[in-house]
Amino acid sequence: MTRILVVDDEPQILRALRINLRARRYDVEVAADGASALRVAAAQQPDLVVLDLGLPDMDGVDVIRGLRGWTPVPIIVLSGRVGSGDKVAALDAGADDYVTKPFGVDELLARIRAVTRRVVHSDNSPPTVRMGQFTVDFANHVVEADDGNELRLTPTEWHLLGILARNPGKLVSQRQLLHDVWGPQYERESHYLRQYMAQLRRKLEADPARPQHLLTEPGMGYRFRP
Amino acid sequence: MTRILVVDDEPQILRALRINLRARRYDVEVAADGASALRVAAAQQPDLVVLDLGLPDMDGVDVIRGLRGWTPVPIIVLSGRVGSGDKVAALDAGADDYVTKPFGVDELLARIRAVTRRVVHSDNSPPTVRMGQFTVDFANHVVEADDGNELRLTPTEWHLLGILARNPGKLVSQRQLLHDVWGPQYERESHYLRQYMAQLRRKLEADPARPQHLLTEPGMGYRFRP
DNA sequence: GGCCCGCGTCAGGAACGCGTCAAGGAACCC
DNA sequence: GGGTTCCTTGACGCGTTCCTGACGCGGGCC
Repeated sequence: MTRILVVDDEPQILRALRINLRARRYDVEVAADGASALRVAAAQQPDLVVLDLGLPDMDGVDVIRGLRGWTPVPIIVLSGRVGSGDKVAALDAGADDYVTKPFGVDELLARIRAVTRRVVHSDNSPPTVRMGQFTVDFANHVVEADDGNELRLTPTEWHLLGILARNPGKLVSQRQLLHDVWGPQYERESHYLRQYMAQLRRKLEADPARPQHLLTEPGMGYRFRP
Repeated sequence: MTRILVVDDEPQILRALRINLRARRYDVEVAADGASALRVAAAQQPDLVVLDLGLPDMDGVDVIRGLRGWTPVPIIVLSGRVGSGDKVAALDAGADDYVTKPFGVDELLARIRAVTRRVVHSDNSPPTVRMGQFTVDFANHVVEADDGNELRLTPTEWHLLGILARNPGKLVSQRQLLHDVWGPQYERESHYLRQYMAQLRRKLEADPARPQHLLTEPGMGYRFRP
């Protein structure tokens, strides 16, 4: 199902779009200001963003730039401003389309179809996981920071992180981790786990001493929280 | 250079667009009716079509369908009709954007940039790949430097580079490379890989010791970065 | 309060993988 | 048959990764 993030500070527009989009079988997330738009986009990984330029806290163009810093997600801009300068600025910042208010819902839906049609055909969505400022792509074995830098993991680190990430939110026992990564005869070498979990935290956690994603369950195992 | 086909039956609009687009370093082809538009598109293979819906010989939506029958080329529609039904029909027929007359040239140029930007990003597996100062053409098995000189690759080098280039950005395991190039019984002869990757880097990388495109992932495999 | 266990951290040495140079041998062209 | 190109194979230095041991800390238990 296509997930759409709608960003608008006017409750009635938000409500109208949500109802209309849900009726068309879209999965709808909403945000009422720029900061939460960026936060929800990072957490929910929408397939499309419908963005009102007139937000209370940020300039809409800055929201576009904030998104474009790390994601190619299609962006359709809604705006009451009809000036050509606004359109050019938004489109050149990375927006895919620009619709001026008042707009017809039919037209917006058609533009949503036009944009998603092109992206779906071209983009093969890899199974990717967000961890703080990092995007971990297990299919391509790439860890990319939001600033564009790449982070390198060793084969053992990939193996360990992969098992945890494939069980998001679930507790994975030490025995199972040791068995899967090192082999059956290493099931009591919990030292290995401590060693490599520390390495992963150093590389991926903002504060390795207070991990937000790679959690320890004392006496039991480890847990990955997305 | 980006080639744009402009389709319009009004000579002054055609003229204005041609001048403006040429000034922006676009390669411009023109057509004054639907039939010639389809003919020129087939002959010239434009990277973008700007299409006026009000043509003398055909309905504009049929021109869109005629193009979409065989090419995914981006289409930006110009139209004097502001009705929502026309927009929806054109977009659902396969148009990427819809601009109502009168329009600002700046806005149209920004929309052209927005559409071409996305298509270039999404272009999948071209038969030719850029690597530093070289252009690698896999269809014809030719490597040409920017200064016009040609570079020769051996069959094994073509085979190896081809597999990597068909998976841009993706990590390809040593096993898979060895299996595909040398055969199943060579999956552990990683020495071959080191040997041939070094040869490819000597030929294609500006600084073979610091490769920019043919990257090693220690313990895992190799990766081609365009 | 003292003890023990589990966890996190640091530091060293061993082992492995990678890049490079070099040379022998096979296939092909003239 | 001579020469060239290409593939295969060997040996070596170096950096990284992995393994291993030691230590400090905190919580639970007696």
